[in-house]
Amino acid sequence: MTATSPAKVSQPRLRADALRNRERIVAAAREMFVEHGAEVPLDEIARRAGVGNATLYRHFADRSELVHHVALSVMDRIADRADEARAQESDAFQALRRFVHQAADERIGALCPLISHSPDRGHPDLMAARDRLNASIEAVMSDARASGQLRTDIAVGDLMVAVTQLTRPLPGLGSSPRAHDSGCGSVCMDFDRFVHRHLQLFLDGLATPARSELPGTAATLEDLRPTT
Amino acid sequence: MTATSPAKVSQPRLRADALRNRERIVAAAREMFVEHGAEVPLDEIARRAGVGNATLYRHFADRSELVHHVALSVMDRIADRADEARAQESDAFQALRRFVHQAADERIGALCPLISHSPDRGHPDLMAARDRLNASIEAVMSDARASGQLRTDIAVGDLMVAVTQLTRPLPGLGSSPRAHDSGCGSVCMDFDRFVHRHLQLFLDGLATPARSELPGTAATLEDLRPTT
Amino acid sequence: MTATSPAKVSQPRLRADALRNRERIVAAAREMFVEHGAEVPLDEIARRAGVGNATLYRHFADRSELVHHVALSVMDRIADRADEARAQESDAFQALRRFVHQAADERIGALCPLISHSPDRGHPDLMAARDRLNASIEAVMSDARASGQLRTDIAVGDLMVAVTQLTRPLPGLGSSPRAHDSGCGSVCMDFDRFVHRHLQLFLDGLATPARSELPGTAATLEDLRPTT
Amino acid sequence: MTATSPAKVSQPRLRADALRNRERIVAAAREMFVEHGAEVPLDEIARRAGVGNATLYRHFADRSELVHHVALSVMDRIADRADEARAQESDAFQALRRFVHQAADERIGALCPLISHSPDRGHPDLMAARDRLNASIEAVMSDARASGQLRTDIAVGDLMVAVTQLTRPLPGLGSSPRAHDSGCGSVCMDFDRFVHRHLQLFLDGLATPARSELPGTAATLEDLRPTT
DNA sequence: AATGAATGAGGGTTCATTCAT
DNA sequence: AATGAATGAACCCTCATTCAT
Repeated sequence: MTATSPAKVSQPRLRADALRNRERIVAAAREMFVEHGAEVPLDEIARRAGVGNATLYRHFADRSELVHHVALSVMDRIADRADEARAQESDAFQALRRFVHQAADERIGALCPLISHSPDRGHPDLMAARDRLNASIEAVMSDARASGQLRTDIAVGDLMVAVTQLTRPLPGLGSSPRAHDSGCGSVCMDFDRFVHRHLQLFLDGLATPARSELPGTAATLEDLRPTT
Repeated sequence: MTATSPAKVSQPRLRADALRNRERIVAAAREMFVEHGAEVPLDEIARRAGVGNATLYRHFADRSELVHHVALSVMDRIADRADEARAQESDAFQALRRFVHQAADERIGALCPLISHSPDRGHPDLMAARDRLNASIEAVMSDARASGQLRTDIAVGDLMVAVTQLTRPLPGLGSSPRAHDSGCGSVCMDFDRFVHRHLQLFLDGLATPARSELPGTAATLEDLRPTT
Repeated sequence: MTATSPAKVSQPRLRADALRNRERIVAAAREMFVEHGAEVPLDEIARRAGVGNATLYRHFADRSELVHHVALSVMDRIADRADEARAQESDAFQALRRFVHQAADERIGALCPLISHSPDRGHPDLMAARDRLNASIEAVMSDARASGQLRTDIAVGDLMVAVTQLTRPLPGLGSSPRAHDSGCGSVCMDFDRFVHRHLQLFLDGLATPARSELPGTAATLEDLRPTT
Repeated sequence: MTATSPAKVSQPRLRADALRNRERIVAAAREMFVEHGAEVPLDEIARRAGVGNATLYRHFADRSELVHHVALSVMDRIADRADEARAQESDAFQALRRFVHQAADERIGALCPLISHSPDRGHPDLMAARDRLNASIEAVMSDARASGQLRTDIAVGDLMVAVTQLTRPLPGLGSSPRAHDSGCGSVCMDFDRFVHRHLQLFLDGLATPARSELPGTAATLEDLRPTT
């Protein structure tokens, strides 16, 4: 079900431990980006991954390359969720609902700064991942549209951007690097509950019959590139 | 209509030119925060305002104090929009729609990092501005609820957080932090049209009859403080 | 008894309030130098004097000029103490003891950084004040030497430098700028008592018969200029 | 004889070059503190040590940490001098004289601003170094007292503070903070000769029989802490 | 391959000094 | 004459990135 292998195939062989390091770095980076924002010092990421900082640089030449790979990883996992939802839910709109809430739990919101920051938009790997993601989500939406439950004036880009925005971490929440304490606990939890409320409301707005006319035009993920 | 005067009165007299500088700094900061995020170098803000960096520090002792005042300014302007919408629209839900779109145009999304970053939450000025904002929005929502067009399971906090998130600038759009050009050009426009689409969809989800049950509980602006 | 007038005569007439400001500034500066060291911000001195910062600059073109005048003031007061001690004590060595302890109470220790920092050593005013001070102290020492109680291998420069050093404020004591509180109280008191102990011991070392041979040669205040 | 090793052992292993850098930084800092006071720009210290500024910060997180280590180093060297003097001089008071003059040559005077500025007074390392220093000096003084040559109304604290004060560098001598030359040339030499004269006089005051009664009470090094 | 260490460029903030009212 | 305001240079410290072991 996971489609991570094709991308990796192009890499030169890695020693087993090197590969493990690489994955620990990406995982650590994803967590740090979600918890502390896209500006976390790379040294902190290396520390969290349990490797020296130079090891991080051996794998990823600079910050944007790391971001690039985290973005790949997140997109892949989200596409997986879309595929799962479509396979496992009988009701088409319910599959859409499930996917959206799960995408939030995959911290899709953290993707936003990643994608935006990346100078490599247009990189083949990213485009491939984006296309796979686009296809997986389009399938879910298509089913829902076909079942007559999803309004027809929106496209994948609309959904992804809105969901990404609604699930972005509020900066300053999450424990700040300096505050070793404390109490973000309940706030974060509350924030998550908040997020799912908002997603639910947004999903309600997607259902038929459409209750308003939308300005602008429906956008696919391709449209999200700068040059459009 | 604007309630800005009382706050200003309490300040010790400022010379005319100093006051003009102060306001130019706040205006420049709001623009820079919106375009480049809450991390923009203060020196850039000073340059944009046309003053030396130390002048900025004379007016605002540190970054958080500047953020604090920008937040006050934005909250006040948004409350003004709410009051206007309520006064000028005959249909209650239409007033809500108008307010939400205008809040987006006031760049309410830029508030998010500002509010979150501020170490002064709980500061009397901020609480006062928040309370005024809360009251103004609550009036709009209350009307809509009374007219039977707004679902009853959401509160001011739900609306504000969702709208804030949906209108947050995508980091890296607009000019990149390093590129001083600022010509965000067509992407921004596109992004703005995107935003209004999403707001429209979200508003559709707020209308009656409710199409789903919401997780969590309705939240007011007060609930958005850490200690709750 | 005070010999301050001659120096001031050369100044152009000052309005009464301007003169009062000038003196308040010098007094504030002396206190701040003693309490917080020679590096205190000039704005703080102006504040303590109850004037605007620019007023300070109208009177003293830059930091070193202020230091210059504080030094004059301190030297004058200390010379006054020497004259008094000589006039009022019958025993010559006792006059020396009295003078040394009173010089400490006049915060002669604060002079050290002042004199050293001043780029104007060699300025006529300073040389005049120094010469007067030298003469007043030499008179006290001369008496003590004549009475056979003071060893003959030391000169004014030895006494002044040693006393200055022994009474210098310990940096970091006194209330630090940030610590608005607090408890330097007893420490400072203790430090003062310390100082008088050390002065006493040093004075004991000055008495006849000499208990050791001194390295180097006796120095007058003139010898303390850089070029010697 | 030196007791520096135990402290070093507790550090995590350092690479040979890193250790060399660390020591060069401490040495450069000691020299700069002595010559230009405790306020010298850290960047200058780094330059003098021949390393980049960030290297200094890698080893010492901030100014006070550097000060802390310089203080440790100086205290240790001075304790060494005390031990040596006691071991090598047959006459007890002569050992005291020798120690005092050598402490001056170790620039003990530079310690004063260091110790005072340190926010870490009470830090275990500093207390340990202080205790060792205290014990070494007490041994010297004890011998002298036992031989009947040292007055009995003074303690270690008296000696250390007085000697520190008498040997403090005159700020502005040596090169001025701005002048990078450093050629303190003849003035310093003169100043050094001065210092040894004063120390000699002070030592004469310490000898028996006591020539005066001292105000205050004898103080140990422990008494020099703020809370006493 | 992996790592600790080194580095320079940049941002935040303070302060001596000058300017405009 | 007196003042509040403005300014730029300097300093402390951080962090992305490169180097040497």
